[in-house]
Amino acid sequence: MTQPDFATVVSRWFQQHARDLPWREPGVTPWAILVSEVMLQQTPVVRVVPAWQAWLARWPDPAALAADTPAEAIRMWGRLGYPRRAVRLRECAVAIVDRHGGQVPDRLEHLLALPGVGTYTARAVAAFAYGQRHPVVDTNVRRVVCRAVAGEPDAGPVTRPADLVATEELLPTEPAAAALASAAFMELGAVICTARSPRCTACPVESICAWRASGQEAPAGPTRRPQRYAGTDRQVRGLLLGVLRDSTGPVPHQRLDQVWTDDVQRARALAGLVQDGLVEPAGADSFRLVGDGPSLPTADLTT
DNA sequence: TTCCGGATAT
DNA sequence: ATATCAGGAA
Repeated sequence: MTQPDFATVVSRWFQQHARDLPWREPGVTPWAILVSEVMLQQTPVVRVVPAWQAWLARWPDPAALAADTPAEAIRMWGRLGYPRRAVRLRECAVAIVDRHGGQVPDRLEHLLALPGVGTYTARAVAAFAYGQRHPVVDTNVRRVVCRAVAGEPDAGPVTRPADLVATEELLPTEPAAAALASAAFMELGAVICTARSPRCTACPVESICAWRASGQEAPAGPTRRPQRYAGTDRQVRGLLLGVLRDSTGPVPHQRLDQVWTDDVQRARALAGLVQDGLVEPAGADSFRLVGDGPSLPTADLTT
């Protein structure tokens, strides 16, 4: 609490300029907030909004998702990217039903133990769904705190323990105020203190920003190593999964062979999808999304 | 550390 | 063309 003014100023700005995002509306359940946080992992807000609404219309609580198949979760995920999130989110729903009676847990320790829930997401749910006081540090908050407080040109690619400490010291004592401040920090990084073209003239803390005071206006280079896509296994995985997603039930491997000419890379990509729990063999010559149809009874293997 | 999607803005 | 985007897991 070395700089309570910082959180106060940003929170006040947030209350006047916050984007009207659906998961911020009153009455949104912890489950809906958890779904939003998982979808928002490495995915821009504008792409998440429609997917979030459709997902919750179909599975309004963890039990509903847990009762459906991984295949349907993968289909509903659509083209959000990183489809393993869809499988993990369903596994998360199963764990919530099994361990917590179908209610999203409110303890950090229990949240962290859920599939697909890491340091950021656990703290985000604890703060935004349950109003607890935790530093919630995503890429936006890292950048904001690094710039405005430390005066450094930019943050690193991952959240370090020091980032949590630095952010925690900015939070108000009152839990509700701390949760509000966390949302405000994220919003500031997303809308004003952006990675490439920060809008410092519109920033509510311009006058107390260490980064501005040091005269560093130009953003630094990439904070994350460049991720190529064209020609990588990831592109091939996406193509394969696209065919399976748009089909019903098993797909003959001949159809999958058409998405990529390199046999070795295509086979490696398909094996990866199987390894990751997204795809499974169906009979001798076909593959399908996991759980997309009746599974073969193990007893039949004796015939 | 590396891998894991895919749309969008610059 | 490429950096970015409310990260997580092996």
